Amino acid sequence: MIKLSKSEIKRRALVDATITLVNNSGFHATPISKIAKMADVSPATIYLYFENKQDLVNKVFVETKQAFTTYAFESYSENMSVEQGFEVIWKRIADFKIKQVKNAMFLAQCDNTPMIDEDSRQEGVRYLQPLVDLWQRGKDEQIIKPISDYLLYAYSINPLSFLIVMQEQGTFKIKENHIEEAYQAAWDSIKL
Amino acid sequence: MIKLSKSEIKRRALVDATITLVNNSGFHATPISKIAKMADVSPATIYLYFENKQDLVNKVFVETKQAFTTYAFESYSENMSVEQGFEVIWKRIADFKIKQVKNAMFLAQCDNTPMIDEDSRQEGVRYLQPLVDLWQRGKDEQIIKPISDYLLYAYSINPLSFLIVMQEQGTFKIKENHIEEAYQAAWDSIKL
Amino acid sequence: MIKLSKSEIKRRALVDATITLVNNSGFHATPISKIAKMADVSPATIYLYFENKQDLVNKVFVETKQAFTTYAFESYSENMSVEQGFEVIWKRIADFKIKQVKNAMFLAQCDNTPMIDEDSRQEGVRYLQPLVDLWQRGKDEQIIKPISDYLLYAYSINPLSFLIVMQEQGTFKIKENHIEEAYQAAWDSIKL
Amino acid sequence: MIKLSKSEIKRRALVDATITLVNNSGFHATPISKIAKMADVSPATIYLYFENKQDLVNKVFVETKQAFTTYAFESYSENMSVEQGFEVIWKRIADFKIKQVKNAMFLAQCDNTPMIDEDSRQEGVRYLQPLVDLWQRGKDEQIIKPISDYLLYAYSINPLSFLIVMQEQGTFKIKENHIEEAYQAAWDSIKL
DNA sequence: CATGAATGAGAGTTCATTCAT
DNA sequence: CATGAATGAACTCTCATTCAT
Repeated sequence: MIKLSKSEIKRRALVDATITLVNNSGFHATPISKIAKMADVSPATIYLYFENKQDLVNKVFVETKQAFTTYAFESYSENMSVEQGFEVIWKRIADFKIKQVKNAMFLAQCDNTPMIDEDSRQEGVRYLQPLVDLWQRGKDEQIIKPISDYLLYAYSINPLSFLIVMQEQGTFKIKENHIEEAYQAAWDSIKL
Repeated sequence: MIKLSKSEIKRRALVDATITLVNNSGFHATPISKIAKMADVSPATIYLYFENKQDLVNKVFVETKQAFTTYAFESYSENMSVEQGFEVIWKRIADFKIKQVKNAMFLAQCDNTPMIDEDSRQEGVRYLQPLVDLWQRGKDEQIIKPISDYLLYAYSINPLSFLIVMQEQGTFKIKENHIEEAYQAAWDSIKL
Repeated sequence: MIKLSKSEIKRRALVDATITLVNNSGFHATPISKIAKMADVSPATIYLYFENKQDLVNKVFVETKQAFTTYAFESYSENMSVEQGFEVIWKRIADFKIKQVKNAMFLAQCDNTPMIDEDSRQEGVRYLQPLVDLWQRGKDEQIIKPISDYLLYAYSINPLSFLIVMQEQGTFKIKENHIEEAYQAAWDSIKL
Repeated sequence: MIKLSKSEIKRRALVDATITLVNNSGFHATPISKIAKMADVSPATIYLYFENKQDLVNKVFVETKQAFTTYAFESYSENMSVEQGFEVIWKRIADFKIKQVKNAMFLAQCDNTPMIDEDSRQEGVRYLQPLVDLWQRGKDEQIIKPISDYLLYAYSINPLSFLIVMQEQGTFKIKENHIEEAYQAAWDSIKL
């Protein structure tokens, strides 16, 4: 167990509060004062850790995206077959979104609103490279449809975000069997 | 050609300005005063047409959603086969999203952020009933996978929103062939 | 008697409050909220009349400088002899500084601190042109020393500001005879 | 060469930083944190040397004023004739203002704004006593006009401050001949 | 002596909303 | 119906000062 410095504890509390509150109300409807209160620090303290509100949310986004992709690719190895590799990655992504709903919700909102700076968004995209590489291999081996990565992503990965958002809105409850069904739909949509 | 009353012209200008500005900056970063300026009325006038800012955006959402679904189901008839019906609806939806990007973007943002009241969101969902009915028929006829409508929507319809958002962010350009490829992916993901 | 619009009354109250408070505490030590309170308006109202705090003080400076120079040159005509012209202008300036102490103090502070934008400062300088022209005439006629206008100003005009500041600090009381003595000193310092 | 204690070095760095920064931006626009950074100490350290920000600037003023007057009267002796004595003092003052512009600018700003406490200001004035004594002698000997010391100061000494401020604002460049011309103007304005 | 971290108080500014006209 | 003018409340952010180390 790593011992966190006091500083690091405060920073994490801030990141956590930001995610929670932005999830509930959106970026612009979340005042710095609320974030401070939830993290149990003075508003002024936030400015010791981040340049300003925009910088705060940018950094929270990039760090969360990094944690997400690290998690996603952890069990994956380039030795795996395309199908096996895709399944391993997909299941880890699903796992992350179900177990770390808060983080997943936050990332979804970042992807769909103009609240993150272009630079940070770009950085977030780069972390997905291994998946893009796998797809290329799949196309070469004629296992995956020869279509744009954006289409592959839209159909095989992004739907998970939609399902999580639905679940958080309370209109849909994701159960065990849904995961398998979703995986099938995902794979069916992109396999040749 | 329907002649619009002066009142109706102003109201439409307000709705239009709201969509444009919320698309560009998000709901909370869009001041009433800007909406008023763009619609060429006084801020005070907005309160003659809408109760307050939240009411304005709720109404804009519901009306846009209604226009969207009306468009989506216009060429569809219940006589059609399941596959044909799905294709007709899907293509109209795609058509709407490409031709009325502004409206589509606005709906996407509403779906993915906490900016719309729950009641209005619910109302928006109801308009999709014909599609849900079609899917039920498809399941009965063992043409469509016997899985939750939310999964069917997540995989066959929602990806279009993602692609439009990507296009608006400037990271992806939707071309003619993408539509057909997207339709194939959509259908592959839900067909039995 | 000119009837002022409500708007103009408020604007003048703001200008007045600004001068009073900046005189007492300096620009940066004078919060917008205090200016608003003294002018009996909401802080937000200030932003209907001025772009921001800097714009407010710039405009107050330029307008006050303009009033000052208008007053200074009112009795002067280019027909006058150099000596007579200088005396007329000098006495009007002295008159302004004594009768409109508040405005004079404000101008003095603006001249000696970096609180006014360069552009506005430049504009203020331009209003003094008639005096500069008079000096040129005086140099041509060998009545006034052939030295830089800055020196002429420093010795014949600026000392008045110093005396006013001293008086306001309570260390010196300007009496009738001082004016005449000061005029003599001023004229002695620049006449050939 | 006097060896300065570590303490004294730090104190001087603080005084120096204060002068530089207040010159550039004014007292209230200069944060303690910036002064600390420029002096290469922690903000907290300032409070070991000075009671608070106001005390800091007061002390800097008094010490600078003292240094100024010490310099001014260094070559002067009471044996000198009035005219010679005045010239000696005047030239030293001019010398100080030109060679130690930073200090001179700081003193000028202190004289013209409400940033220094009344007590400290009074103390600053006292240091000028030798000049006042000289003038008294000059009046007795009927060499200098029998007018208030404030007038004498306003016309013979203060204009130098104005010229330095103009130079620092970049609108005027003081050259060698200007000094002699200025001295003439100064003497002409007060001599009988 | 010296400090980095922390903060309460208050700065300038914006904005949804109201109201006299 | 429509408005321009006005504002209270709330926003982001800064800063003089303190205090545990």
